[in-house]
Amino acid sequence: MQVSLQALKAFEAAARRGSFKLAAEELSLTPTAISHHISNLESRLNVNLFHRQGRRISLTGTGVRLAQATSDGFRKIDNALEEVVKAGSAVRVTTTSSLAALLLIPSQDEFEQANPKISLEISTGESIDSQSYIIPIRFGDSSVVEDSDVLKSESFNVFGTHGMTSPSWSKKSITLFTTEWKNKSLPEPPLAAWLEANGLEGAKIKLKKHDQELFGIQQAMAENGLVFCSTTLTKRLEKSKLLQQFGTQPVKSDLCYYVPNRSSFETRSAVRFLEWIDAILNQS
Amino acid sequence: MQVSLQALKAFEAAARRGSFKLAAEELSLTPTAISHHISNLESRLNVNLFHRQGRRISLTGTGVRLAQATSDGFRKIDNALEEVVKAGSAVRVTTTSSLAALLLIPSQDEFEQANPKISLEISTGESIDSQSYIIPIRFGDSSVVEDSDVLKSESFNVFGTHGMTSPSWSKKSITLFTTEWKNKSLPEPPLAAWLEANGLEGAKIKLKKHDQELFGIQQAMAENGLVFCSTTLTKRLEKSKLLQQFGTQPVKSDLCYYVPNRSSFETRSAVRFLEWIDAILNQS
DNA sequence: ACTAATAGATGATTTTAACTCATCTAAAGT
DNA sequence: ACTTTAGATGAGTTAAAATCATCTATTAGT
Repeated sequence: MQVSLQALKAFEAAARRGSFKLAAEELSLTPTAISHHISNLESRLNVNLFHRQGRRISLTGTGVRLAQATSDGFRKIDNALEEVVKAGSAVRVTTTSSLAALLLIPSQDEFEQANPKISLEISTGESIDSQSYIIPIRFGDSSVVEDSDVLKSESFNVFGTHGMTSPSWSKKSITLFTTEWKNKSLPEPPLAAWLEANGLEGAKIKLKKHDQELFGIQQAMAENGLVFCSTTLTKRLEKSKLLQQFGTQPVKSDLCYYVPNRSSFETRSAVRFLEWIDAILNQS
Repeated sequence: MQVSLQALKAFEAAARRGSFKLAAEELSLTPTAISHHISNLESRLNVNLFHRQGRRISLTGTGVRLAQATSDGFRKIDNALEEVVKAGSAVRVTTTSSLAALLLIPSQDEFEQANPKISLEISTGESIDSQSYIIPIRFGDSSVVEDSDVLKSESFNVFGTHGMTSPSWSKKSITLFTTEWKNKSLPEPPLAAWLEANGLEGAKIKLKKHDQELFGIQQAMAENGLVFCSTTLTKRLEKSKLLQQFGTQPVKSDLCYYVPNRSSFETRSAVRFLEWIDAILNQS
């Protein structure tokens, strides 16, 4: 190689800052190092890059041209590096409010403890800019999702606050929170199938619907009520004895959590995260 | 600094060539060095840049993005460097046919001997592309040229081939080659002043005009004739005993050789060349 | 005008990072 | 199965890069 890249980097900084001293500070070096680099560069290229007016320096015409190109070139490289560093040091996940609030956010700290080099960023709602390195965990119809993309197929059951007495389905009318998706193309929660599986076809049930499972779960907890929802969302709340179920059979649904194009997320941190969330969702 | 530029350079080559071995050849390194660089890069950035399929490698998504940016960035820098190297290793000069043929080209070898790192390129006529690093040596009117740009003010005299007998101005009609510039805005050769200075106002002279001094000089040499021309162009020919003058007084003209914007040519090689040509033109 | 302070240049020395060598592994061709 | 090839790994070597000490020229302050 003709000239060293570090010398060019030193030159670029000195040209941009107009001073060896400032360049040295920027690069965490001594001014001497900058001086050596630049005189080395000048003698190798056989051109003067700076005019020396005693303790003041200014770029020569050639220096200006070279500075222009090196600045552009290094900037391009630095920007790309920054992106890569981001991709390597953080996982960005976007998902439904329900999964975020009830599972992802409560587990966030645990993930970061286990993976100190990776920071986990969770967002919900419309992802601002669908950058390639944001992992979307979507909630959708199993039948239209690639098998390999599925994280967890959803089962549904009825839950109530911990410690409440088992509901008497046959005696009186019971209020049950459930969900009606805003997106009508999604399969509905399998309430009919659940009633059948638990021999409760005749129960008097008053349904109260929200458009997100999270709201039903929260309201059930607030009002000591009952909620028909996915077992994934309640797992943590059950464990921490905030919710319980009453010996009823869960039923499978056609709904699932999935990551579109899962295999395209191949950074180390993304792979670690996907393995981790997979384990969390599918632990017994 | 987060990552080393040499590692990035190694990565860029490996990504572009698709092989550590080929990258190593390109950079005159061993494949081991490339391997070290890339694994260093990967662990610093905490991402995988290549998929390893045994002895075959292929870029990851992140690798592709980084390779794109580093390639662009380094290419930009390399191109600029190449320009600078050119500017440092060669001087390009463009000038009149006469000065080129009678002085510059004959002295070219001498310059390159004295400055082994610099190659001298001489061209005449319309410069193809007026790139900033081509030095034009122009022939023009002293009165409209910046003093600091002037290389040599021209004096004129009459010359003939070496060994010919001194012309007898008074006795018979004498043929004299002289020049009529194509560019009418240039001052004419100071023939009248010369005749007066040498007390030859009455001489019978038949003028033959060319539009370049070179042609008159060459024809005078070919035909054992006389030429009225600038002393700069004949200096070499006098020295090598091809031309001589006959004790007449040279006269100053308003013509000069000059380099427009002389101080803007500041590369070492340009400065060396200008010092050298200045010395040649103004040596006693 | 005369210090004092500042920016950079220069040369010798030290430190660090880059490179190679020797060895090993896995895949692909024969 | 054997050979060849590409790359990985770890230890050792080398060369480049950084620093330190010293020096010079310029600018700022009194």
